Amino acid sequence: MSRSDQTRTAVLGALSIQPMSGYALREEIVSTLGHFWSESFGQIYPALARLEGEGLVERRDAGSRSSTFAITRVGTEQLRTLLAEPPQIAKPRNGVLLRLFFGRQLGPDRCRELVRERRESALRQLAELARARAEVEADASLADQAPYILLTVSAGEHSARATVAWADEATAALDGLATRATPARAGAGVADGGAE
Amino acid sequence: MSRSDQTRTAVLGALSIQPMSGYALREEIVSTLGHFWSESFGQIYPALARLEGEGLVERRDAGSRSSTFAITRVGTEQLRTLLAEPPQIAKPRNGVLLRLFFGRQLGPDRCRELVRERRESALRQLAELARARAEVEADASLADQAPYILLTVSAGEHSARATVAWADEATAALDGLATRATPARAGAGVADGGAE
DNA sequence: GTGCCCTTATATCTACTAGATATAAGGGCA
DNA sequence: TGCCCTTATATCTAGTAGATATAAGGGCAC
Repeated sequence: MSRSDQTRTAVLGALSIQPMSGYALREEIVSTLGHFWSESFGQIYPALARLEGEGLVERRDAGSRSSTFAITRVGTEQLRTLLAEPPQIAKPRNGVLLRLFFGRQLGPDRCRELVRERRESALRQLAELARARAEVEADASLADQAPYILLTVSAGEHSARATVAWADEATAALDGLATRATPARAGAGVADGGAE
Repeated sequence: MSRSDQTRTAVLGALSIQPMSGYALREEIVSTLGHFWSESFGQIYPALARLEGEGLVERRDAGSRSSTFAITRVGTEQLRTLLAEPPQIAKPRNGVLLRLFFGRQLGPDRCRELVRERRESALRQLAELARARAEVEADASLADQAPYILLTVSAGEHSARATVAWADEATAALDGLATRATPARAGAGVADGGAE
């Protein structure tokens, strides 16, 4: 799959859920696909224009300030074709790990903080995914889409839990590097982490 | 941290390991940082030129066809500053999950295949990380850098294991959706997955 | 009633990045 | 000797994030 097809796939996919405006499309991608996908307005509007020009989406209800875009039947077929192509694997650029790799220059305290922040972020993500899971499971209108959606939620949950587990292990490793922390202090830190 | 500082951080960081040519720098980033970072030549060469202009790296041994770049003392200080800035979190764009989200359009067979491929890829990554871990642990010259490097290896391992666990769960979920697969066939599929 | 502020809405611009492309030199091997 | 692969430099094009610009609608305090 060429990189240009990624945004097309996401936009057509989101519009296959329901017709919506460009702005609402962005909102939908953030709220529904946001744990594994993102698109900026910089992509969405030009993509909509191109897709409209190609007859894959059509503009309805063009009001004084807002248009609703709907996927066409040709668009639905094209979506299926795009989905069938092999996914393009994104290149990793993990800024936390970049800093940890050069951790000796940075120092153990800042490293510990980075790990803690990453852990907290993963816990927040877990809470969001739990909410998403509950919504999907409660929404009867999703019907036979729900199992597929839950696969993506589950991927996020596994990933977030792995991050928490790693963060705990990393914290312990960094503590082992620290110069002469008192055992009571180290214990208090772990307890705080667990409560969050 | 502005997005422009990311490549600078990675390039300065890699050069802090040892002086090297632009091409070797790319190779080093791929081989040493590759499980959590990537940089293209499109970034590396212009970044080196800018960093040289700013006195953060200097060109040595400019031969007929290759220069060696070394980080300067000012460059090392700047690296420390850059590392201390909060990391920029990359936006997710996971093509496999995008396809699984719209899995009803794609069909369970193709979904199963995507999950299997993702699992295999994770197992390959685990093998590479095991190699990396063994090298780091065997390399006495890394000294007090090794624990930090191992944090990044561990992060990759946790992530890859989570992916495998998720893939197994997803496969089972997709099997539960399949139309009347014979139990023996489903069992054979699982055994194949385990063997890899 | 008015003005401010926030949200919804459209659209594009600039900066960052991937990956293709172009060129060239060095070395190995048939 | 020529071909092919690797090392090496460098930039170009296409894709994307996020900032920027503009505008309309609605709520709310004064």
